[in-house]
Parts: sequence; C-alpha cells; structure tokens
Amino acid sequence: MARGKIEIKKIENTTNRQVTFSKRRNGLFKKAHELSVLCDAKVSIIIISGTEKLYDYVSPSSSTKQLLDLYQTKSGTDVWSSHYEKMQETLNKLKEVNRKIRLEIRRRHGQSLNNMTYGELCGLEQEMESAAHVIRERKYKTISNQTETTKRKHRNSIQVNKNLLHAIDAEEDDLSYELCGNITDDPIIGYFNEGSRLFALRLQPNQPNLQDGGSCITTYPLLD
Amino acid sequence: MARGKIEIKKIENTTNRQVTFSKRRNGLFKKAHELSVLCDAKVSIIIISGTEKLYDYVSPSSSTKQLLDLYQTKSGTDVWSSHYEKMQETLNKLKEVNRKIRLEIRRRHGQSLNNMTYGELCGLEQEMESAAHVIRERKYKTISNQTETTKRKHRNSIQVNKNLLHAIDAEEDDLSYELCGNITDDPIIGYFNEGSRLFALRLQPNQPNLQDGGSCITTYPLLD
DNA sequence: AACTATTTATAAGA
DNA sequence: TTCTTATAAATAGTT
Repeated sequence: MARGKIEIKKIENTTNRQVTFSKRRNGLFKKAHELSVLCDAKVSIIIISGTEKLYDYVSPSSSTKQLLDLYQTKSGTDVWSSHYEKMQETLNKLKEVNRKIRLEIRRRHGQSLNNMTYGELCGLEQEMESAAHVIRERKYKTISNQTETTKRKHRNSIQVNKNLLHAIDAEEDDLSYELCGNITDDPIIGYFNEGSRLFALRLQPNQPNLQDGGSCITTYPLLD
Repeated sequence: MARGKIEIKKIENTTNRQVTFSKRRNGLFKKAHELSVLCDAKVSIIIISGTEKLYDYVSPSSSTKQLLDLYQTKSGTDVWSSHYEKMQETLNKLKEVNRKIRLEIRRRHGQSLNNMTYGELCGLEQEMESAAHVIRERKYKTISNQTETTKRKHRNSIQVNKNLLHAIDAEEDDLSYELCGNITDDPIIGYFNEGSRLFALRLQPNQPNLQDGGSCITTYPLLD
C-alpha cells in the first residue's frame, strides 16, 4: 500500500514476509484498540504466526477469558465444553459408582440394612459366610506358615550351633594341647568349655532373627 | 482519518459511533484477512459491540475453537483450567477413594487377601463375624415381621369371611320371609340389618389391605 | 450507501 | 529491527 501495490497472496520471500507480518500485526492491534475505544467495544485478537508464535490483543478492562466466555455464551459454540463435558460425565459416573460401592461396604459392615428384603439379606449373609470361610482358611494358612518358618529357623539355629561347637571344640583341643603340653582327656574342662561356648555361640546365629523382630513373619512367602 | 483528524476516545454521538463501528469493524476484518493470507498466519478476532452484539473473524482453514485451544496451550493462560483443574483433582481423589473401597470389598469377598498380615486377617475376620451377626439378626427380624403380617392378614380374612357368611345367611332368610307376606315383628330382620351394616362397615377398613396384595409386607415398618 | 478530502498504513529501500 | 518516504488504503464528515 505504498511504493507499489501488492497482491493479497502469501509473500514467498521469508524475510519480507516476517517484516510485513510484524508491521501489519502492529497495525491490526492499533486499529483494534482504536475501534474498542472509539466505539466502546470489546475486542480480542489471537494471532499465531507461521512460525507458531502467539500474539494477542485484548481491549482494555477485559480479559481474554472473559471475552471467550462471552463468545461461548453468545455464539453457542462449543469452545471447550467438549473437554469439560466429557470430564463432567466421567465425574458423575464415578460418583454414582462410588455411591453404590459405599452402600455395599456399609452393608458388609452391617449398616444401611433398611430397604433390604429378606431374600437379599439371606444372599448377603451367605456371601459373608463364605467370604469369612475363605478369610479363616487364609488366616490358618498364614499362621501355620509362620509356625513352619519359625520351626525351620529353630532347627537351623540348632544345627549351626552344633556345627560351631564342633569347630570350637576342635580349636580348643588344639590350644590346650599347645598350652599345657600333653594333657590327655579332661571331661570337666570340656564340660565347662562347652557351657561357655554354648552361650557365646547361641548369640551369633540368633541375632539376625532378633533384629528382624516381628516383621520376619511376613517376609516369608506364603505356601499356596 | 479523513476530512479531519479525530481524537481516539469514545464517540459520544450514538449514530456516529455505530457508523464508525461498522466501518472500522469491516476494515479490521479486512486487515486481519490480508495479514493471514500474506503472512500465512492464523488469526481470530472476537468483537462484542457496546450493544452486546457478537462479531467474529477467523482466518480460513481454521476454526475459532482450534485457535482457542492453541491459544491455551501456547499462552498457558488460565482460560478454563480453573474449572478444569479443580475437576481433575476431584476426579483423582474420587478414583483413589474408589480404589480403596474396591479393595476392601474384594477382601470382604475373600479376594485379594495377599499382603495381609495375620493380625489384619484376624481383624477382618472379627469384623466380618460381627457384621454377619447384625445381618442375621436383621434377617430374623424381617422374617418374623413378615410372619406377623401374614398372620394378621390371615386372621383378618377369616373374620371377613365369617361376616360374609352371616350376611348371606341373613339375606337368604329375608328372601324367604318376603315371599311369605306381611309379618310384623321380626327379630331376624333386625339381625339381618345389623349384619348387613356390619358387613358394609367391615369391608371399608379391610379393602385397602387387600388391594395392597403382597407388597404390603414391606410397607409395615420394622419393629425395632 | 456513496463520495471525497484527508489521514493513516505500509512496501520498498536505506 | 528501525527509519524514511512515496504511495496505497482507510475513513470522517458530508451528501
């Protein structure tokens, strides 16, 4: 519109296009602003350039959101309600499901039993019985498993203990021979040693178990 | 901007303002269109006039909704996300609650019992027992109530039946008297009248119960 | 809505 | 990007 008329079609020269974009964008915003002031109108302009950059103008004393709200109301256009309504729907469905399962759990707690017929109550009782049976079975399995585990551990300890006693016996025999020279067999020293060693040795294999405390019960996988 | 410069402030003359609005609005849309074509940009303009009328322009090959979606994405502006995010939050909370309740229900069905310790299983069993107890009590109450209702109905029926029989007996007696001519004092006619009235009266209070049919079983409030 | 004197916007060049 | 400037376009006031 100056120094020569131009045709209204895409400007192929990139630099030229960007310059024109910048100039005309400013011109557009200026015009929009003048319009809004002169004529007391609300104006929103959103521009996304060929390089995907965002530029926008909103007339003073209004926000883009406000304007878009108005736009939606007035045009009846589905601006964001596709997202929104789908979500609303999901939410309502979920609430309904929630309500139902809450009722079921209350009934299984023995509450909210009004409005249940005799038949329904019978059904519920039956279900509860059989579920309780399963739970009891499970409980027994758990406890027997635990017992089993404990026994195994105990046997293990005893074995370890025995092995260690043997080892130390052998070592001491070796020592006493070295210190006292050639003393043959003394059953009392052997006895004393055995008692003392028993105490010392007991601690070692048992300590890890003691540290575990009660939690070791659950670390053993249940036998199915 | 011709025949004299104007100041950029609200045009007070209404007619003038509206004319200017119309001219400049068209000018703005034209400029917007030229911009979009020349520079390969997406443009959306929304105008709401002082008289609350809506005007909008969108560059070719894009919809306003598309543009607004893009606008939101790029600007990160809170266009509708205040609604949206609150909803998302509610949704997630609800899902979590749902998940927990479902697990509890499964356990009360005797499923998903893995990962439960012996103590937890004991607790669950106990709870189930006591809930089952409540349900059983309720069941007995329901059945006894039902029985009670049925008995009452039965007694009622018998009474109605008896009354009807009386009435019919009397009617038959009456018929025989009428056929035989004028007889003065007749205690039996008196009896008949009384019986007939009794019958009529009886029916009224009883009929509603009969019409209820089987459903009346549940309409009686349970005795607590 | 059409006209037109003027202002404004802007294309091309620097 | 910005400035300059010749020229196209827009438009205020009028008809």
